[in-house]
Amino acid sequence: MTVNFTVSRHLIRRGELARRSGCNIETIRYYEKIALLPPPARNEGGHRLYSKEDQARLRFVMRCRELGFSIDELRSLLSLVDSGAYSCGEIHGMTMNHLKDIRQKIADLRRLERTLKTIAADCADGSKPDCPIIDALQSD
Amino acid sequence: MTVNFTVSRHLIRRGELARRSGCNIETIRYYEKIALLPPPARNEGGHRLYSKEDQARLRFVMRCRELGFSIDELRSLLSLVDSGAYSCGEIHGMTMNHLKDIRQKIADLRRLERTLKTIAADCADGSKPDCPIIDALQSD
DNA sequence: CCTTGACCCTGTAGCGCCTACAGACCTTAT
DNA sequence: ATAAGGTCTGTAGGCGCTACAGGGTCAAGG
Repeated sequence: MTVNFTVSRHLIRRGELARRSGCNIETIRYYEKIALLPPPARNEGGHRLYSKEDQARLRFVMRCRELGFSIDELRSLLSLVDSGAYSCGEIHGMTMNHLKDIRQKIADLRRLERTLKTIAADCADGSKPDCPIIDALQSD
Repeated sequence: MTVNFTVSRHLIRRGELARRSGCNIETIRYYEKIALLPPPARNEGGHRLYSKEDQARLRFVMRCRELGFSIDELRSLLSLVDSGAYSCGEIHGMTMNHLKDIRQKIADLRRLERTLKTIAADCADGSKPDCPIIDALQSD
């Protein structure tokens, strides 16, 4: 009786990983290429086999991306985690830094919102001869 | 006595346009290529010559980009303006649409901000054994 | 055993929105 | 006349993926 280790050790292939994670199948290969994911095991035929840890790693990567971390920020986070000797403070610092960026983006968008609202309001009241939006956009 | 029409009619070259507008010189050529800007006049030697209208057009394009309009949205705005027969209502509608997108983005970023704040707060109080950010990022 | 169909492999090209380069030509000042 | 700087063109690179093409592998059915 032979035992299928690939099954008994819960190794899955790329398509299955894509399905389970919701990550595009090509993106998984891309993340491996840019070294966000380690090269996984392979079977005899050269097919990638992903372990539970690989799956957790991909989840981590995807989560960080969803949270708006750039690839570079993510790389830093990962290198801290991979070093094993990360301190909670370092991680916290990076997170707070990222939070600062996000708050900046929110502030920028709100300024934008106000500007658009203002020029649109001019337009809506219909009192102007030419379209005030066009005029507003022409001036610097 | 000869009159230099290129000077008397205020035509400027690409470098000067870049300097005055703050737009990258290569970007100006790119905008022409994707037809956001019309092909400008040329002098004998083939150098581009930009008129006052060209300068206003670039200002319009840059302003829209700053305000977060996508190239496609901008193209629609421009085709309305170029048709000559744009109605203020159409422009207003597109602006309001864009405003909606921006508000959506703001909402998304705020959710993100809350999430990050929450997982960072766990970390800051130092009461946890492992880094809670890492843990939080691992779980889906 | 062989075939079929689904999966996976690799390399490469495309997207949007620029930005930067190389190698040639033009313009302007000295 | 020459040098320095601006401009011309086409093309390639960057990000973060995504999507092919042309092949090899795997699992199930006949």
